Amino acid sequence: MEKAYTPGPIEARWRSLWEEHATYHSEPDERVSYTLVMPPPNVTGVLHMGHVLNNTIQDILARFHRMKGYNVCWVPGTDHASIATEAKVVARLREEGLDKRTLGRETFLQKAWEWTHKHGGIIVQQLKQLGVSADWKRYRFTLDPPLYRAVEKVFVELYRQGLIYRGKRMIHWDPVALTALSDEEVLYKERESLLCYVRYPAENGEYLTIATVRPETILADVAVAVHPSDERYRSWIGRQVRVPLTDRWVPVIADEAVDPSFGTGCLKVTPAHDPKDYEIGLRHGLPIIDIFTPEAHLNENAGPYAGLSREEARHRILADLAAAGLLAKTEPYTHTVGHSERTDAVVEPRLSEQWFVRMKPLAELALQAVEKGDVRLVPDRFEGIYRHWLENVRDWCISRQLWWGHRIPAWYAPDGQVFVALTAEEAQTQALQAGYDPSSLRQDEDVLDTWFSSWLWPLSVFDYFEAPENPDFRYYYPTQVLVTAPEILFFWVARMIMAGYHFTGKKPFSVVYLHGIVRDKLRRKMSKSLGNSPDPLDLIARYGADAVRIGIVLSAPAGNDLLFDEALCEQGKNFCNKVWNSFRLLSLWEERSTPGEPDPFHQAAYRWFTLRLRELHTEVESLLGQYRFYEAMHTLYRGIWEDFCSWYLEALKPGPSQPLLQEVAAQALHLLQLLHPFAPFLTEELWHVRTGAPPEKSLSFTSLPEPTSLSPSEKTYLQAVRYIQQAISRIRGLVHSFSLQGPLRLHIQTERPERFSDLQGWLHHFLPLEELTLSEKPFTGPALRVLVETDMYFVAADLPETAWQTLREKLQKELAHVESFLRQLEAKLHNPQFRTRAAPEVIAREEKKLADNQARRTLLLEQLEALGSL
RNA sequence: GGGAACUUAGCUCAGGGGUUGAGAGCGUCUGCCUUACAAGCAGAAGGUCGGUGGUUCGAAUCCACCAGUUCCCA
Repeated sequence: MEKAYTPGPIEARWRSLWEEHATYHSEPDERVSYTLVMPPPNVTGVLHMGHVLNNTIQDILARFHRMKGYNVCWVPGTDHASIATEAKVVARLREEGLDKRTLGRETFLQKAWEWTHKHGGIIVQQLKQLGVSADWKRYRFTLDPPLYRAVEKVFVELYRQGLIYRGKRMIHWDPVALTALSDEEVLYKERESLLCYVRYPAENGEYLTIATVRPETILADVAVAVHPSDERYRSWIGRQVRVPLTDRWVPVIADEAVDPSFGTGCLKVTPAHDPKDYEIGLRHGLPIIDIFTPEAHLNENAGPYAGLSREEARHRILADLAAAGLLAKTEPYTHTVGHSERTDAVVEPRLSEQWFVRMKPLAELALQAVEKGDVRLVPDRFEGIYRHWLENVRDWCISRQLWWGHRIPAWYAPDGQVFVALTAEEAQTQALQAGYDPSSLRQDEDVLDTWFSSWLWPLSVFDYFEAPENPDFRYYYPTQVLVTAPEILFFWVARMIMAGYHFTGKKPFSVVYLHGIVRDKLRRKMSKSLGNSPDPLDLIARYGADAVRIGIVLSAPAGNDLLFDEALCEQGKNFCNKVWNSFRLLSLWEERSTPGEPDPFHQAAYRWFTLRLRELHTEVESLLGQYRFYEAMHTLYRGIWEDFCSWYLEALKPGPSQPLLQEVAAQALHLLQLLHPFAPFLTEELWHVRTGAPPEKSLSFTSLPEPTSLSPSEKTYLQAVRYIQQAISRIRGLVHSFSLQGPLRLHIQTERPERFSDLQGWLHHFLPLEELTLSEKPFTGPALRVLVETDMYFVAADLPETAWQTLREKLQKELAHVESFLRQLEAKLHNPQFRTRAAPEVIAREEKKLADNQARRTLLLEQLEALGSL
């Protein structure tokens, strides 16, 4: 074995072996299934730290459950990411001087597929670098024919059930991508803006002043509204005012929706460009004047301002208002403005004909699933957020004015009559029956929201819509755990739950584990523009995939956002090297060992580590069961580094030409199993090196038995060894700080000397002792001392007076601390209220503390007395 | 504007829903190339558990308010 662990070649070898043998492919069998569906990354995306976190967690679950005997199936895939991919392709074409519209749909889609084939699959290769044990034979893409058909079938079915409808509504419009967006695709950001107070003239030289942040929409005003109970404006209701910069006179109306405390209490009503105003317009039968083009430039309704952008128009109009004496004042104003999630353009509320999913009936199912506990959110604080969203859910706008995606299976007759069907032929038949000329039908040009395919993911990857009773679906569905980020709880998770219950009557998964967002160590979100996002492949190349996995897990305490620091990869790498070297040590021992009976102390150490290993195993399984990945990794880290390496392997030294304790090898393999979910490459390699198992037999499929919990006496024994180890550490500390020379004379003052018969070996092994005595009496003579629990360890020492003086002061301080603590305990125990009200076991514990500390005080006093005589 | 959290060592965080004397990793400092590992070994220092009140025999832990930070939704 190499002196240092070199992850590069070893990981490469296992990657190709796992691939070659399709190691992680699953087929239904008699075992219980454990299914995960991978949140599909964008097909043309590249791996970022969020993917690393997300997939590492899933891989830990997958590998752990394989060892627990489940038939684990982890389905990977990619998403066509309609708007994101189309935007990239459009930008790419623009560089070539080409325009989407002039190319036409067919050619554009051809270009988009070329792009997808060129860049698609990069992320899949990157995931393999990370060591994810997905079932690559089951890889799916959301535009694969079966998944495409699933989307069409679902659309038609929901339409027939009345859950999908077409309607003219106020939607969020992305003026860059030129498409409608769902509510969830809009991000609100704070912006510094101007609140403009504009005068609307009335007759007699009077005017109403209105505060607005969007003066450019004045041209689309059709009314001014005030609150019906607002005394200031009561007399205005029913009068007319002139829209500034125009000749239009509009009514002053009263509506409850007006907030009298905002601005002047008067609201300009612009039904075409504000959702609230649209509602007011409907209530009052107001006309609608749309002044924007799809690109959010002003159109012919804006008269002289036509052709200007929103921003240009705003400046011009403000200037013109000021010139006309109609601008009372402006003041700085901070408010939130909706931006497109994908293009970052400021979205424009727009009245438009779109397809919607009726959410209320579906939301009801999804709400119940979580309330009843059929689907559990981890951490559970997300349940409140989830409930709030579902209770206030609005209909889902699913049509997008894009070409890359699932084309809406709806056909229109020239008069606008719609026929929804799976195929053009079916639509034509329907049209014929309805008395239309079938040849006049035209298919809807739009595609569906990406999430309209994603919400079917746990169903469609198992071909549920192709064949609902197929064996894969029956075996693998429902899945167990969905691992994802809270930011897509509404986009995706809630909708998958809806789809699962609506179409199959069953939940799509039992647990949703929501992990945080990866930030840098300064708590900033990772982004390309900040340049603070490390390239995972670069990290893997420099530290190894296992180290990166350990690094990301170690930066992720449950639930919260995690601060990623590359130093953690370094820590992971060092840990891998430590493990590697511990196995290397075993090999060296085996080479040099001679046959025979192992040392009795080795036997004692073995008994100890057997218990410690059982305890460690129990802890790790319990933590994984609670989805506490950081704690599980951390526990293993310390268990392996400190207990296994620093205490156990050191206890078994010196190895050369001594009989070797054979059982240590089996214990080391047990540790490999526990570590395997976190560091698959390293552990796979070491497992095969030690066991000689053939390459196609992955450690992943070895059986990890149920850990057995420790009996009280076993726990006591572990604790006793911990005390001995603590004593050893502290004596080493004395040796270090007082520069003690040569072999030590150690005396232990204890009330239970018999307890040490099995433990003395530790002291002899780890300390250079020339003499060890045990007694209930203190050591007489100059000595340094260490107090552990209630045993005093004396280390004989010949030191200058200054050193003793330092020691006296330390002892005095400790004595003062013990005495103050004793006073607290005594006060508590003498308090009749405490004695009557506290639980008996609490009283007993406090009494034990009292006794322990009284003993400590005695020991300290004796020691001080001895020092005083020096 | 509505909602959810968070505040414990220099940094990142455990813990606790009433009772074990303040924990971990990293970082820092000290001494060591001890023949598995310097990607290492052995030690050490470091905190009135955000503030104020309340409930209680007892509060870092429960409650209220305050201050600060973050996130989600409109």
